[in-house]
Amino acid sequence: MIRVRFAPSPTGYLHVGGARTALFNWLFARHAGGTFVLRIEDTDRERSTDEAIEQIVDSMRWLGLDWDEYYRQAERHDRHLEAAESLLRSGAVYERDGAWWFRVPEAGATVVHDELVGDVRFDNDQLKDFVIRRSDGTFVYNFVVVVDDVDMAITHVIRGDEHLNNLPKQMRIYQALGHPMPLFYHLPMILGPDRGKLSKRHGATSVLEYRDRGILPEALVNFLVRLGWAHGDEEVFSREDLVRLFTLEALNKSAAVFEDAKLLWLNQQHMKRADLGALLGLVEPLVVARGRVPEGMWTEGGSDRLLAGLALLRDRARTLRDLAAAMEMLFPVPIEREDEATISPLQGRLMRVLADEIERIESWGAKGLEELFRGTLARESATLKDVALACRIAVTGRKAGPGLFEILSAVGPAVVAERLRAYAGAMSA
RNA sequence: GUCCCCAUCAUCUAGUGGCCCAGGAUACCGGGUUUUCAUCCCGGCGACAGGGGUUCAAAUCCCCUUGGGGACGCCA
Repeated sequence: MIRVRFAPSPTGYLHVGGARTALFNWLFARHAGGTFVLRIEDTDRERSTDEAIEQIVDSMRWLGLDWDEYYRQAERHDRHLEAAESLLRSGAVYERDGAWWFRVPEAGATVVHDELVGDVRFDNDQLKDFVIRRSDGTFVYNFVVVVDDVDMAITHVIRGDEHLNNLPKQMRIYQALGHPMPLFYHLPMILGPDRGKLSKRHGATSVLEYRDRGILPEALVNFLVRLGWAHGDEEVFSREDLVRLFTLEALNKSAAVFEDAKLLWLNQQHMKRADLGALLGLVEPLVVARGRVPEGMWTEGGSDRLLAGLALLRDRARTLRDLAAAMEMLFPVPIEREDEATISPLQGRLMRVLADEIERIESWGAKGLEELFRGTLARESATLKDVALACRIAVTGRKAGPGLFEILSAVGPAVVAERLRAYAGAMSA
């Protein structure tokens, strides 16, 4: 039975590097039908906070990484003490200055095995004796991580590269405790665009910031999994695809640079593939949060019309936030105008005539609208080119967007007529 | 400084000795589709860090150099 764990220390938010580690563990567990454990490593009482735990949990939930078991390391103190005492009795550990020290022989070497890297040799003179229990009675990471992994019957430890140097110490503890070791996979780091440590000066590093920017969790998951994992030439994966295809053998062992360009592209791909109804549910709070569209108006909006508008607008957005901004045009409210146009007297007259015709139209729809426009303009000896851009800007506030008749159809006759008249009046030269 | 890890286009990567004068994706540039924009389609640009070996044959194996990253706590 496969058992893996993600063991963050709650000293800050969950960053994208940690999220990828969690993701690989989760995917491996779900692929193999194993168990995924979330273990909060809060033995550093000074730096651990409840807010951080909450943020980590929120981040994991948002990403859709559900866990089967949950532990707080600080609550396992008795068990750690028990294990440490056994080592004290066996002589593997001794006390000095109130702290408990683990004994490491000065000669020879410790060879550890990583499934990705292979055998790695450390000379013992590098290791030296180390503390497992502080003089205040609390235990140190390198010790509790081993005791917990043993107790929780962890079979595969998938964690960040920075822990590879800890493995020889941990291996000696496993041996002193008399337990076989799990398999280890040390993941290469995620770097910033300057190939240095990924940090805030490169942009967002927190998972929740990506949520707030309007990134879909499945897009972030897709992006993160590709940092160190690939499946042939495929790029876009659903969560189900990943669970089905993920294997540890396909893991890469070199560090990857985190650049958002591809994340934005993946976000668009996932928005294009999303269920329209579900996507509508996701943008609703974002539209309301912008302040122009009151909450009640959303439900009266007519969901078919909104779905039609959403279908047109989503291909033109890279984030949920962009999409929410565009969705405003579908409601009878003053819209944000990104582009303006001056309206000639001829255009103004044509727009008013069109507005009148639109209020009288019998069958509303893109097709009917096109006939109406072409018919009306022909009678006025004008062409679509004369008014298309002006009408687009009047109704949508933008000079670029979906097909004119499609988007007008989604906005609805009353609002279209009103915006046409208002804009023709306001912007007349 | 010592120890450890890593090294294919700007970026993510495919590639596990011959199928590779290296394939895909993003970004960028051009073209097509579109009244516009986006999507979509087509094309272009662009890499095996360097040097030695091993081999009939090396991006793939070995060594060195260089470069990048990480660890050296009574932090995790």
